[in-house]
Amino acid sequence: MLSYKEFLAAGGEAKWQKKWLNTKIDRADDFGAKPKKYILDMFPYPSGAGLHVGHPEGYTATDIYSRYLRLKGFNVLHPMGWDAFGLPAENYAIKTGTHPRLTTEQNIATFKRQIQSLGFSYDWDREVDTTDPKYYKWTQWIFLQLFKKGLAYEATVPINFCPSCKTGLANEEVKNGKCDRCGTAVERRDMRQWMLKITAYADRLLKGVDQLDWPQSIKILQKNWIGRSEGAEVDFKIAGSDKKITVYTTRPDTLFGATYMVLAPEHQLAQELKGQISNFAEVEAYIDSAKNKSDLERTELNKDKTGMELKGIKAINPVNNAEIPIWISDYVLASYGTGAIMAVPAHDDRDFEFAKKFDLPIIEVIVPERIDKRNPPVDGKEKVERKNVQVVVRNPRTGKILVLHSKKYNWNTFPMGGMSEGEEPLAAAKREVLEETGYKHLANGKILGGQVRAEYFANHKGVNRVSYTNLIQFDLVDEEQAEIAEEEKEAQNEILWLEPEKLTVDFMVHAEMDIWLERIKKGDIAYTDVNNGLMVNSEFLNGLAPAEAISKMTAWLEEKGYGRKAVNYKLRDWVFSRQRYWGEPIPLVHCKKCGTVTLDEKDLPLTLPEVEKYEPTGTGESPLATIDEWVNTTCPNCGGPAKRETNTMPQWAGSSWYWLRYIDPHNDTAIAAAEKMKYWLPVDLYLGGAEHAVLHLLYARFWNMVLFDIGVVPQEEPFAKLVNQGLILGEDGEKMSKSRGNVVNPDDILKEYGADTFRLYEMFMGPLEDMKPWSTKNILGVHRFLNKAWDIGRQTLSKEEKSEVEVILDKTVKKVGEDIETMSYNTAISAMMILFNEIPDAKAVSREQWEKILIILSPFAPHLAEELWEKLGHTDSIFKESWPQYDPEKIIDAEKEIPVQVNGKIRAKLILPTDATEEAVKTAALADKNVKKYLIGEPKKIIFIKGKLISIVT
RNA sequence: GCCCAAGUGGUGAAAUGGUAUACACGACAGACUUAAAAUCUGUUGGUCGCAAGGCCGUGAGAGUUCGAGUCUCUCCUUGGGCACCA
Repeated sequence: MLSYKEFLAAGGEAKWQKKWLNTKIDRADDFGAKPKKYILDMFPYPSGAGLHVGHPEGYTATDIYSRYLRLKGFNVLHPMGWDAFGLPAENYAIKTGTHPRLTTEQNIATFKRQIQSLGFSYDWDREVDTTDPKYYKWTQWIFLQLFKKGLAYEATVPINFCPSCKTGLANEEVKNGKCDRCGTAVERRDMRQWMLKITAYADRLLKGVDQLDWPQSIKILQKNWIGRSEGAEVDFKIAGSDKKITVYTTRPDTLFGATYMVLAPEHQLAQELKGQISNFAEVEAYIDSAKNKSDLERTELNKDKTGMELKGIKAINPVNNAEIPIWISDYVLASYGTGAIMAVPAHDDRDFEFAKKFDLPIIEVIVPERIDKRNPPVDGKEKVERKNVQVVVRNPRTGKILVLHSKKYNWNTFPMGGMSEGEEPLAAAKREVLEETGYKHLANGKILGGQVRAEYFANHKGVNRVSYTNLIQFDLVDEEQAEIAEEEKEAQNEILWLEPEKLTVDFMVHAEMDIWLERIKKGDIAYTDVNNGLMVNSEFLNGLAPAEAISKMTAWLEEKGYGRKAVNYKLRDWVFSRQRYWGEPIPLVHCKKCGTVTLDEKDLPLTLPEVEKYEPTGTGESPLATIDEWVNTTCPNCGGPAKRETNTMPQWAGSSWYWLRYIDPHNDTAIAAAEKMKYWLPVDLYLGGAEHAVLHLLYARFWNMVLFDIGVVPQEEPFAKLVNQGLILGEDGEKMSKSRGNVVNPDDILKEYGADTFRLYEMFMGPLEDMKPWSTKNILGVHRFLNKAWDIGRQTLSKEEKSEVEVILDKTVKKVGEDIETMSYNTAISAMMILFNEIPDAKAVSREQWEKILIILSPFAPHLAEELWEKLGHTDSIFKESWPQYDPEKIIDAEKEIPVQVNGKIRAKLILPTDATEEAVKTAALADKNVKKYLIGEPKKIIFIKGKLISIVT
């Protein structure tokens, strides 16, 4: 028999691949009697670069799982296909004039050859290709259903436009203000678009997430993207007008602190009231400049807020009838909520920044609250309120901060004291510093944030104090000190100058210290915490916690007719049209008489016409618009002249339902037969990269829900379980990229080591979900392992049962099976390596044992296992076998090494029977000479865990 | 700024609260060989010790526990996502 190297060189793997393909051994059996499993890979975009080492990582993982499930007696659907519409083929067409269909065909051929050379057990009879008219007929059909349900609509909206790809983009395709595909900064443009009303499904998409067996991080990503928030709408009247401004807020509790309004530049009120706005020319100029700003300028370069007051008009705060100014600013988004806000600078960071810049009033309506843990208030004692200041004195020359250490009370404080009636906080602070420290010259006085309420028991007075404290900051001008005031001497204060990092919550006695630390670090900031504090300056809300105030205020607004409960989502409707050639044509016509009319379903597919130039026009029209004979058609409704819709669908369309087509890929009367979908759905395992967390996975769920609603699919959620494979990095630990030159081509590895080694290596690298670097050196380890397996397989096996192998073999069968179920392939492989390390040669295993070994190895290294299986004289495939059983009794070792801990440290390891009793282990442990050495006196407590350890505490 | 995940030998990485570093790579030493490759055997966290054995050790610090890589809190670092969403 050949050596492993010779087997590989002779194309032994290809031989089996061909055989598996020809015998259709991996065919999924519709309505099969065995229990079904649907194991799905995210299908690839067949790029010109060919397969990347990242692709086979996921494919190998699902392949092992699928092969295992078949051995376990399941009827497995495991298909593969091509997500082949998309920009690269089209951009290549623009450059070279090659038809994208041609490029796509070639790329698919390459991908298919590469994927098949890895020995994956796909049912190739079910291959799909999104660019095949027989496939996109049904993509177009789904679009028509969306249109008929009112979920597809046309709108001229400001969208993200990529000037390089010359097409509009969905929000999901914009990353940091740049095009996700090409990295060009996107522009905002008003364009006629087809939109899909995914927002109508926001709540269901959100609620459905909880039921899914998906990675927690992906679920959170989807939830955040949908971004549901609860709050209230509030109507503000405009003084001297019948117009009003409706705002959305999540913080109706802070309504008494609303000191101005802000409208988005696109808000129509400015236009409606332009007659009353005295500075309208200026306002209009501001609106124009905001319109021309790209998203990048609006967000990333937002260091400074801009805005313009609408002079001559005022809004009326419904809670207190206060007249407040109305501003316009691009920090308010037209596309969220109502496009207008009430600004509460004391309790919102953005409003605070804006108010500081334009010198608008700030009213605090919530005071943070702290209870002194070291000195908590005592029940039944009198409560005495007082106003305090605490003072941070910084020495700007050393950066140090002044702290008083009281020898009498043994605590550290800032200079502090009560404010007298009518005294300003800054003046009080200066006075306290002088009295307590003698420092005379302070400068740059600043109040850091609002008051903080603290409760504590004042021991020396026998009362509960409730203090309202402001933190004041000063710079020390010079060291000149006056005599310390007589009444302060009693505390025996020592003046310390300390590094700021020394001042911690534990070091200082103040209950407010955590808040002070944040303010010292960040300066004057808004208090935005909704979970702590008491309402003040808010009439009927005073004394409530913010959460209570929210419901009370909302009820009040509803009662008075000034507002109502409201819910908002960050999710926007899906911009569904692209101004490109290589996509599904949208099956609609525009008729002067009938408006927008759908094509008849019998006229689908609407195929892509041939075109001379693939270049987008860049004017909001796709290249299809230039083909008159295609564009000009007749209306299916009235028969009169009509024009075809020239936008195409985004790449996400074809991938939003492809898993349904695998179920019945050649059906030309439905996307798939209903009974077949009922049999196969849902997808039991879906595996792919995390980069699709909010794009494909959200769109796919949306389409599936719509198809569910119209009775086409049997389940609301398509993918029961989702697993993300981690990225494979280059050998240098960086992302693989052509420009870095660290890309590994699977073909090279296959040529040198074979498919089984490649599969095994990728699974042995580490946990499937982790990001991990490629290391060509490490391939040798798994290759040696397979070599060893091969060598044993070449030799003559033992004629008799070998009991010493039996125990470890059964352990391995158990471990490998369990690890496959959790997709912990790295440890499954390691378990098999351990097994082989116990087998010096073929004489150590019987035929029966060797067959077991080959079967558990077969999902990982199918070619090698199949070849060695055949060598045993079998004429049928190893993959028709069953997963081996193991005897749970047998895998328990008779003896175990039991560690002995004395006071938590291991002092001895005893070899004892696994089922030794506590008494026996104790006796043995106490007799050990090293244990004796560390036993001082009688053991106080002994913890015994059978078969695990004994721990002695003295 | 907010949300999520992760920090363990020279490297990829193991470890239901119970013997930290399994398995593999690399390195070192040896066997086979004229030699090299391949293969096989042994050693391989740091440190002290002739040895028995001791001490230290899972990003840092605290806590819970007889016992913490694992649980809790604070912090640091890296990666990913979101980012004026009121």
